[in-house]
Amino acid sequence: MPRLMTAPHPLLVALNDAQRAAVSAPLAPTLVLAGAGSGKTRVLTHRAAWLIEEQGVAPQGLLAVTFTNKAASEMRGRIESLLHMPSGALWIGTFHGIAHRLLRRHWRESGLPQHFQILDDDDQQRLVRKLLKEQNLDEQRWVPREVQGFINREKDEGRRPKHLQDRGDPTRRELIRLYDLYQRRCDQLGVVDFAELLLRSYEVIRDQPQLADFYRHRFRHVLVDEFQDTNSVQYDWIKLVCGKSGTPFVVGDDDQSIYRWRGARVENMQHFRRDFGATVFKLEQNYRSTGVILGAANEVIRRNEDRLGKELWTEAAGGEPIRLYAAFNERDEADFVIERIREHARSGRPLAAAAVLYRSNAQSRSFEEALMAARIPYRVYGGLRFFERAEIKDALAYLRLTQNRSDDVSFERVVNLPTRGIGQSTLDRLRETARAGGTSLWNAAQALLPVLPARAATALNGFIGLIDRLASGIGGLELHEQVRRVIEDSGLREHHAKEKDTRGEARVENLDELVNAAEGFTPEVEDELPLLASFLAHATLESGETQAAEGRDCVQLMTLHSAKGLEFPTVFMVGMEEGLFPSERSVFDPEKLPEERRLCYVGITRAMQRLYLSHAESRRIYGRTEYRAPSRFLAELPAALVEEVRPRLSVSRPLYDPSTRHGGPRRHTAGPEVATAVAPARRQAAKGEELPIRLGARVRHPKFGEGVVLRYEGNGDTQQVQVNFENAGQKWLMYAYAKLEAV
DNA sequence: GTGCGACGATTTTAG
DNA sequence: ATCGTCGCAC
Repeated sequence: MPRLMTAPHPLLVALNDAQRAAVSAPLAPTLVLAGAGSGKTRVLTHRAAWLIEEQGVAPQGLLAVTFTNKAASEMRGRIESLLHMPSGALWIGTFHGIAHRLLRRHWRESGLPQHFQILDDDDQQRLVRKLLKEQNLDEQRWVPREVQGFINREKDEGRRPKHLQDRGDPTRRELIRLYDLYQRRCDQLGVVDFAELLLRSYEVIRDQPQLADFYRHRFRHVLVDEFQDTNSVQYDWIKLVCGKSGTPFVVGDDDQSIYRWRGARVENMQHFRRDFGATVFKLEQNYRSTGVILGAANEVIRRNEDRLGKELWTEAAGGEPIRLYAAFNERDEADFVIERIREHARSGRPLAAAAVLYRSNAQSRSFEEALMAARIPYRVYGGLRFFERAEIKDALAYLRLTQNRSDDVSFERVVNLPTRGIGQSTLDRLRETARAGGTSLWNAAQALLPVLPARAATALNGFIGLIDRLASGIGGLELHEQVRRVIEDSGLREHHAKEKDTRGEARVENLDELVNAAEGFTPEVEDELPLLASFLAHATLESGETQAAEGRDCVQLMTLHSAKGLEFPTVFMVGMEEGLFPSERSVFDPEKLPEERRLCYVGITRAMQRLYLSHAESRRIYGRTEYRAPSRFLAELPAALVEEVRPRLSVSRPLYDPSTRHGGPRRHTAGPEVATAVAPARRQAAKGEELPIRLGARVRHPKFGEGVVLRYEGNGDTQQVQVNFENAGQKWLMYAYAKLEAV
């Protein structure tokens, strides 16, 4: 039925012009450049609903891809409430979840065993370690973590060992050999790591024309969230699934690309526009922050080059000034934050409306201590998540073995846990026998039983009997009963219960929680796996919350990275110092700086009403006291929007002057129209830790000439100073011997 | 197998 | 400072 021009479709009513244009864009490749807080998810979900309701697209013709499980379930919920119906037929999921689903369906074509297992990061590293040991490679020279990184990076770029050349580099040659060895081993074990899920599902569609046809026909409408975070394989995967006739609709923000180190290719946004001839829509109206906060964010991000270009604006002009605090040390910084949080709470706001954001996890400590002392409840994000905990993975390994005796990864994990007298030499013989016979450890164990020394044979037989008994004992039970029995009968629960320290108690609680998780588990619709198998895959693919959600209202502590996508009325960005933020490794690397700046932009745009920034003049790091200059990002804020908080007397000196830092001209010359936040005054360090010569001061050295003091490290006789000399470059000097003279 | 001291590293992290 | 790993003694 035709609609009147004046009566917009109900789905479009609550949208602004830009959002409406994007949602109702023609059925063609579309790129939505969505700024922070501009209603990105809204556009994505409304587009999905629009396609179904207005364009008559069948729900099963739609594929919506996200990066996190959280985003996927949020999207599902919102689409369902827009459509007023369950969205079971829609494929909504993470890249990995969808890749997993494809591989389960097409395991034959992918060359996988039907019951392939997924390796998480930790499993993968164990496997790499084992391989290195077998190859008699020194772990100092061949760091497992780095070998793992190499393998994953190549996979993220879609490269198999056969695509790689050593270019005459022996290290590289060895890495390629290890990658090849690793992959052969995975194939032999029937296991798939996270990167492999993506790469293999890409390859199977690419190499099987009938699959490519099928999915291209099925998924005409692919929606992608956080497009700036896609890696090469994910991008190729999208290209493949959409084909020439598909109409992908992707949403992203190049200014919030902060995962290059994880394989993300922000260039994919430009490539998408080019490869698909996509129409571009920009969402620039922000509904989250005050004008002041957006002004600061815009001004900071403006200094990055090669942006797609957009500028956030809001109808909510003005707002509280951004408060900047120069703390004496990290304790003073924490005290400052505590005081402001008290203020925040006194005005009746929930604690959860305040977040402390830092660059690295280690920085949480001083705030945790201060919050603890002040008896303010808090929650720290990050760290191990539920299904990643060792005791949970042990229990899952037992469960896996009951399903599949040939699961060598699980076998190795629990064969001697709790300890049952199966030692290194027995295991070595098992591995050797398995390798020689091209069979699993389980089969090797059976074969070796008669020839092993009596003690080892008894122990091993005990393990074999245990697994068999578990397997036959749990058949027919409900999932959570199966889990309970395995935890109980394997001896895991008792093992942790008799541990001395309190950590044992926590482990027992976690094991009990696993039973609860199993009880509450419902498999995905259209998931054809048996329930237990489905639960095991779920555990790896969706590793759960960091901690059981804290019921109490509490202050949020997290890294800037994990704050992406969130918003808080009050935000503290702490540790704004050169070497911390931007990080040590980015400070002098022009390649890495833009990403740090984007991270700063992400941080600023988390704040809705109030933003506090702080840095410390001295800070204990790795047991040493360090003096670092205020972050360059502070100097990039418009002075008019910043108010310096100065609780005590101060001594005048410029906050930060980039022109003196690198000895060269500033890359971004601040024109007269751009005011820069130069603090009018600053405190000197207090007695006892007085700095010999101020940071940023000019000094002369008898040999190196003139330069600028960058920072100090240590105290007393061993105090060192880093100086950027005009002619000699940067040097670390022992202050006591350096004969520096203030100019 | 467990406990202890030495040693080394220490950005960010979803699935 | 602190945490995890490793080798060695019991």
